Amino acid sequence: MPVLRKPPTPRLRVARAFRFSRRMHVPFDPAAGLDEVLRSAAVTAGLPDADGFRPEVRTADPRHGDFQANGVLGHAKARKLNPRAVAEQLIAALPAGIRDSFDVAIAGPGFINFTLRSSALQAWLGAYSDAAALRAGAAGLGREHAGRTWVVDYSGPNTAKQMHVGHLRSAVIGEAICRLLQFTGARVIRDNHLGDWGTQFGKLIYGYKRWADPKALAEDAIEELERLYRLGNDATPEGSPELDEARRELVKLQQGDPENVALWRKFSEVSLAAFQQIYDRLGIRFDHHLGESFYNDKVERVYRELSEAGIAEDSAGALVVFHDDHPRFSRHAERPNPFMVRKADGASGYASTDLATALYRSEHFGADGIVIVTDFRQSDHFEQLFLTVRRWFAAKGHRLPALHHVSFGAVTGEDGKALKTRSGGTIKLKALLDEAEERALAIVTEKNPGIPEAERLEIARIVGIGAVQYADLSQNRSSNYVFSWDKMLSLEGNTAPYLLYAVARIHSIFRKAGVSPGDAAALAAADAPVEPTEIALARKLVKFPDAVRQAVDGLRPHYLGLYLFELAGDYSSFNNAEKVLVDDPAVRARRLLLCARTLLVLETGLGLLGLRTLTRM
RNA sequence: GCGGUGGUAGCUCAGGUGGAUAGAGCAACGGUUUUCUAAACCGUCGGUCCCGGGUUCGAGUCCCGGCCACCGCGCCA
Repeated sequence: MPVLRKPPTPRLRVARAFRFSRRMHVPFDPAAGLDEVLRSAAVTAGLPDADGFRPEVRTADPRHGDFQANGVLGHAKARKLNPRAVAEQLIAALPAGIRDSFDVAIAGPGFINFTLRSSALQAWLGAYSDAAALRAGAAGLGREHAGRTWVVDYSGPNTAKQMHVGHLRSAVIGEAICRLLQFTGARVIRDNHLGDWGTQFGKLIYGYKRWADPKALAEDAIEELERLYRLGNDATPEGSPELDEARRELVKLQQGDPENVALWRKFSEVSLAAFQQIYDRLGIRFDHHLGESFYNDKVERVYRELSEAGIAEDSAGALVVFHDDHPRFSRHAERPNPFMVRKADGASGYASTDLATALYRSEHFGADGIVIVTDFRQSDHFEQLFLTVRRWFAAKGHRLPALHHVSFGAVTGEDGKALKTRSGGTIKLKALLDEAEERALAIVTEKNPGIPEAERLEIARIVGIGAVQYADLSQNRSSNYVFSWDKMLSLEGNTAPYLLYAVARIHSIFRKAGVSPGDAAALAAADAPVEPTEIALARKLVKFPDAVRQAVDGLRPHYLGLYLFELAGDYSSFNNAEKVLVDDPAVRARRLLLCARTLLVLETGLGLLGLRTLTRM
């Protein structure tokens, strides 16, 4: 950050800029009161069945206005009234104050359009002037998050293995969801549900005890553990005495044999250290790493309670749950697909630890909501899990949190098939992030060779990692996504570099002006937006709450990404059409204010998606 | 077989509880810089919203039937 020279500023003007916010509360979402106002107007106007009138206020296409009420059409048609006439009556009954904020018009067959007046835009810009104000405004946005506890379960790699490209989406989407929930006022607990227990440890211990190489372990522990697992796996074919030996190692581990437990602990520790290196690059820090092993001693209670409640039953020696009121999970289904709580050999599995995990999160964390971020192939499993949890918790009087499976599609190569290295191997996440930074560095160096190398490296880190994160977050998580270096690192289109570039350009203006973007005094002389691109930009800025609400309600970060892309586009148009640092102090302050708020919203929004931003690129 | 997800411009994708003339980006073509980062901006071209019915003032969106792709479906996680 360059040292900013602060010019002398006339103090008298400070109060003027915030005259709107001082006088009245400016709602964070400008549409907040419209629904209520329209429903009262329906009563005042004596509309037939006014109590049943639903205004259906929503964000409008900017060509029509900022918000529109669609409800008049349906209400009028159902009662054989003329929609336009009804709209006229409604508008006439609106309180006078509404026109201080909005221009109101009837359009088309009976839509009521509300367009924010320039003064109302200015009031919002005055009221939401820093990150704290945005955060305060956002608390309670969306449905029922404020003050509630949400456990978010994401990433969840298997220990003793490297993270690969398949682990990317859960980590990136999960972190964005955490930040969005927090921003809207929730208390978020980040829980990394590690795959740290299971039959693979028998084979790994078998391999470790025979072939472990201390030097390789010191250099790259995970790499070595993967090698030892492969050796162990190859040495223990089905039916061999070696496999029996590996199984004995597993039993010893499960029975608490000190040597094997110590080994297993070591595997977990080195794995976690390696994972954290990835998480650091992605800006992720978990509150807990409660993996499958943690629930080892908690599954007995699950068996007991489910059996007592008559929910689980014996089937071919296994303990299973059917949901007969559900066509697919009923015992009467053509191909019955029970939820396997305990296997016939008595071992616990995925289902039982997940059930124990749900109970722990409810009892220990007091979770009001649980979000589990895994790929779409596990949808059936989680549907069964949630069905089972609901019946179980109801029967036993456990407190039931809201349960969400946040699923996502596969990452594919440009050929539409699973992403692989050129030789057909799995792409390691570390290698992928390295390549992102290398590619970003090459681009920065080409575009801006004048920047010192240390700074170029930092820029490459932010742009490269951000590109990978944003490529994922900019798209609806439900669909598969095509991994393309060229697209994600392009400066054109809905990409991280495009957004980060807009941020960098705004910083550049403030550097040139010798003013800090947070310098309220410097922006005090600003009056309301005038030029078309100024107004368009301001109108987009006040839609930030709408974007956050959409993203958090749907647990779909791409709504926020899309908004930020459009905001950056409106900013670029403004930036291209109007010069900011003009001589006229009023115009200059007006445009600097727009720059400052665009910067604030872009930086806040990108931060919510888990991206870091920069001041120069 | 049952189920999930998807099918929207040449390509990659948005489209809220049904709402106005279905939108972006890329690609293609043309234009904009003595001016705060041209890594930008502006414009043009581009549509059987997979197909067929239905519901209604109004359907890309809801319902029914079908087609295609990927995926899941008892002891892996």
